[in-house]
Amino acid sequence: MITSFAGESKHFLDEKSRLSIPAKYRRWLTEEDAEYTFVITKGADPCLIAYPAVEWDMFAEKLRNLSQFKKKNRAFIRTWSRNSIRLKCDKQGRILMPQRLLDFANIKKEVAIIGALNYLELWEPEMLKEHQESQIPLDDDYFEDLADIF
Amino acid sequence: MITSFAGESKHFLDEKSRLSIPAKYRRWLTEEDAEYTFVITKGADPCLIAYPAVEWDMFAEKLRNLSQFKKKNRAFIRTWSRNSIRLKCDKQGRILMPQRLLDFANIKKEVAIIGALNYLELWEPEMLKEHQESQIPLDDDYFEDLADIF
DNA sequence: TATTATTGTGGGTAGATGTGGGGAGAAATC
DNA sequence: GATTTCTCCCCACATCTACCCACAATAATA
Repeated sequence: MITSFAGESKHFLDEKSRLSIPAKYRRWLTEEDAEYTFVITKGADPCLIAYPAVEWDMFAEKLRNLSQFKKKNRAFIRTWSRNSIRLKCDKQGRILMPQRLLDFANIKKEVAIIGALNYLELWEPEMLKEHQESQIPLDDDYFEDLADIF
Repeated sequence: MITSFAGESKHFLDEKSRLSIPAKYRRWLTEEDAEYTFVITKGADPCLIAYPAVEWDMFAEKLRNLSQFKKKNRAFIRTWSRNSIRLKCDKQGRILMPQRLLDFANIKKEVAIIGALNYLELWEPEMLKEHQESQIPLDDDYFEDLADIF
């Protein structure tokens, strides 16, 4: 049973590009994920996504069954996988962030960590603000559709 | 349990055409694949594919079931086999790349290594870029089909 | 408020990793 | 058999990673 991530907090990269993962999020990994491991990937929005490795592995396991004889499958796996990196927290609960990913999300020093159910979002605070402002507001139609599910 | 390959990193062939396989990928072989052995083959896309020897053997096992009486099967098996080479990493974790394969993927010096679940893709970076750009984007239909699986 | 425990931050350093190149022995060629 | 080419071991060394310890900041407890 995975407890859902929730909340938002602000953190800073140190001189060595290490990001400290809040203890409350780390704690949720211990049971299933022996080694405090996340898989970090580029988000569909201009942010980074951190999945508990277990979550990511479950999805990867399914993708593995896609036939490699289909071009589209290969393309999808390639795109999805090349942006994902498996990263382990050090003994102090920090993750060494690759520059390539930081650049994608435009993260310099400040990072907003958002718990979003079964993954974490990592935002450069200014980007997050802009993104939220430029967002088309959720309209009634959206919630009508939601109502079909709930 | 095989951990999935993921991520992308840039490497260079040295003067002796040796390619250093990132330690994180090598490590995933140790358990099952005693000797850091990969089978490298020409990809369906213009890149090289490196399978852990174990994975390749499993695939070969499936091919064995194809009927020899069909001309196309024989052709396929022949092509597949002759393009595959079993290669072991040296003590420093490098693989000596045959020129024939390098030429196929147009690799000169720079190599992008992409972890794609149960195999590695080796790309000449410029080829990769072109290939990704010329790719027909994955459309809604594709994801509709995927949704049937997941 | 004082005390203790937990968490976050900084930085030194040993060991792991990546890269280059010499050279012994194997394999191929003459 | 002699010569050349190739393969792969070894060593060297620069760089990177992740450990460790120290201590500040915060939260939890008495």
